[in-house]
Amino acid sequence: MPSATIKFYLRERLLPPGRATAATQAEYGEAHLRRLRLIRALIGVRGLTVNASREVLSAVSEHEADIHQVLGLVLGARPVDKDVEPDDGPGTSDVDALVAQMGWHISESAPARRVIAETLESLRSLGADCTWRTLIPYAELARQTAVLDLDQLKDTEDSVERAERAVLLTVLLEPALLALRRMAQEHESAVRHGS
Amino acid sequence: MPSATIKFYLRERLLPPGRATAATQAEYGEAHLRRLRLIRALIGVRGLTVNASREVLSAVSEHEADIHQVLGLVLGARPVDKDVEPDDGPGTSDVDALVAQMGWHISESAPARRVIAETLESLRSLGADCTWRTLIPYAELARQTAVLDLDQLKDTEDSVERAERAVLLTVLLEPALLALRRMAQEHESAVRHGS
DNA sequence: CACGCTTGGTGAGTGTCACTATCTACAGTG
DNA sequence: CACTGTAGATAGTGACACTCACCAAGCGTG
Repeated sequence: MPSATIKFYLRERLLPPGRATAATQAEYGEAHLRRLRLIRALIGVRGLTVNASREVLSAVSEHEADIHQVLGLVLGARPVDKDVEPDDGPGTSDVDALVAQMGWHISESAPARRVIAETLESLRSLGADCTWRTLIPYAELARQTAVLDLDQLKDTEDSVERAERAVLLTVLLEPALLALRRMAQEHESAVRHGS
Repeated sequence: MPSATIKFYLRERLLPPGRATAATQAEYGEAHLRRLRLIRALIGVRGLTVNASREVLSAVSEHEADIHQVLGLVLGARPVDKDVEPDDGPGTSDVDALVAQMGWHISESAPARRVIAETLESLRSLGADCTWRTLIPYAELARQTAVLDLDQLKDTEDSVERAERAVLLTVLLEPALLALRRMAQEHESAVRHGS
């Protein structure tokens, strides 16, 4: 990794400054290396913006103990931060129905709500007869995935490590899950259509 | 949508030109409107680049009949098209093992392979003891999701509509699935850690 | 038929974003 | 006391998705 990039991360406050031993010398430790790798993962593997990454990282640093709180902050981090005011756009009621049907308790301000609503709206405007009921089986699979996710966190003792692992599981695993789905689609499509 | 944007899509060959009735007049039909909404969905809802969207769209247009082929082309479309040569990076063998374990037949050149390998590599470099076995339950859930996906395509007769629907399901549903997972995580986390 | 308004098409510009090249000042080394 | 190398800061780069401005050529109205 070029040093200029590290300087950039320092300037953007993604990476905490090292202990300055002199005017042109600073000391960095193992924590900085781990942080650097985490940053690369958030920005490079997942497509988070610098701002979103900073929020996630500071959430990890400041609320190491409370996983639930860290998760809440992480879950609010969106790769593309459209500065859209929280207007109740179309499709919001569908999301409410879906959430209610699943028996979930989801924060009113969760960005995920808007994503679902937007997707449903897009699908409908394209002529697909897609209601919130269509998503129910998907939501059930998502629930099972989330159970897997949180099970991974159980056997971690250290709070710092646990917070970091929470970030990894929620954020970093996302592209991998989509990749798995695509591979499964390729296989399933091959099975059904011959070839 | 501003007309300049439509002109831009025309120039970028995302939108086919209308039937020119005169030098300064062209006729657009319902198909153009559907195409426009599809473009907005691919670029806006999903984060595809213009180039990736063009490939997806031309795949839909040219191979309307063969869903499997359309799916193959769609599945190859990545939002960020890193111009990485197909070198067998680290972690490739893990992906092979995972694919074999699932009994899948996946093209050697599938970008999804690289995504999985990169994610595993990132997770390991961060200290998570994450092997391909960790992903097996996730892969099983991905398989069930893919079954759902392809079931949605069964009851569509028209080949154009079916190709479009395939695109919608594979590409457009991705952010929604991630959003569902995040909501499920929020719920599950609240249940376990007592909100 | 003249006149203003609109449209298709095109080249150049904008804003954002993740870097990256370069410069200055200075610390440590031989 | 040159020489190497780092910290920190400023400004620039390239990619990307638009967006603006313009021009020639219609179109509709009087």
